[in-house]
Amino acid sequence: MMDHVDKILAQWMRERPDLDVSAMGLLGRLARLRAHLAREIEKIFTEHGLTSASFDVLAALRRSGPPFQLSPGDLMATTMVTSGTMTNRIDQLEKAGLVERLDNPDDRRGVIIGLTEEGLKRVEAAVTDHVANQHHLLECLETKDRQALDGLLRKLLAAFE
Amino acid sequence: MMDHVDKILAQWMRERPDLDVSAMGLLGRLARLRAHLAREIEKIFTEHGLTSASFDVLAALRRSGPPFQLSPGDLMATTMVTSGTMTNRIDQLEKAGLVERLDNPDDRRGVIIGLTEEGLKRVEAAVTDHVANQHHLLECLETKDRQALDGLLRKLLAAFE
DNA sequence: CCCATTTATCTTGACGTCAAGATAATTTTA
DNA sequence: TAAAATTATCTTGACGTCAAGATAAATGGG
Repeated sequence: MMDHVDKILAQWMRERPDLDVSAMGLLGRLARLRAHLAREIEKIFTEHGLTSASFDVLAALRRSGPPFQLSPGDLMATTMVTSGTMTNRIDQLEKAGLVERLDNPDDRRGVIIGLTEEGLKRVEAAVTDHVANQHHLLECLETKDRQALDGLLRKLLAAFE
Repeated sequence: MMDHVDKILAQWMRERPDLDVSAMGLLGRLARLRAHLAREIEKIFTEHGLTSASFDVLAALRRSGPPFQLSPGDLMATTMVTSGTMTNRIDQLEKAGLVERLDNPDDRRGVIIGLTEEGLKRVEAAVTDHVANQHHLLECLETKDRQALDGLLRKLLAAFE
């Protein structure tokens, strides 16, 4: 069965037969798949008045456990974004009343970001729906395939982190 | 071996043992991997004065074959972006002298985007380096693993397009 | 043949991200 | 302990993207 990426590869093979496009096929499918998945995942967050970006921050705080507090630096590390992006995300979440900036007693350069009561409620509801949606998105793969795919992704990811 | 995603899952299992996080693991690895790969890929384009966005457009034109012309609508379909985004990309590429807007003789609503001579030279050089880089990025996977991964991605992608 | 609908592209305004640099506090070095 | 280097966060300005709507041309039903 020929998919969209196969058509792209066929074009390249016709136009540039000197290129070995096998890697392009894999990486192209990974990129397209990610785009589709990201859009589907975003829908659930929208239902909770969140975005993937804001959920990432709230989720990192929630899963860190009580008292649901982390520094901006900690949050940057887990979310793979720059400091400017994290400042902006925190600003938005603070405006929305979902997190608060607290003084860091140990280091006056830094602050501590904490979930508010409303932020906690919001992320609890969102993560429950999000996890259910994630299973839905993968249900076209049998258990064995899912495990194999996860294993291969892990292997490849290990080369980068 | 425990990777970054495993640590996230372990946190969720501790905090929310009611959630089945197996799908989150796979999707999290996919997302992080994509982010790492996108950054590495971008580096090569930067060397050629391009971005992933501009390369996508030039590459679509190049692989369509002579005379290297497509409509904005065709380009939107292959690149998965909205019309506003495509207009902007074409504007930038036109300013850079890499593509040109030509009248569409069959439909006066539309235009035809064509590679300029400089655009063709640029994309030829970029794609050669890009393909080599793609192989480099996957070289930590043996052939068999690469094929297996590609097959699983294809299967999952089929559910979305 | 004409009007309503659809199609192709562009415009606008808002948002999220990043890179680079600024600021202020901590840590290290001499 | 004072100066230098490092660290944590925020600021700024530019860019790419999107959703929604505008414009203009093609198409189809009456």
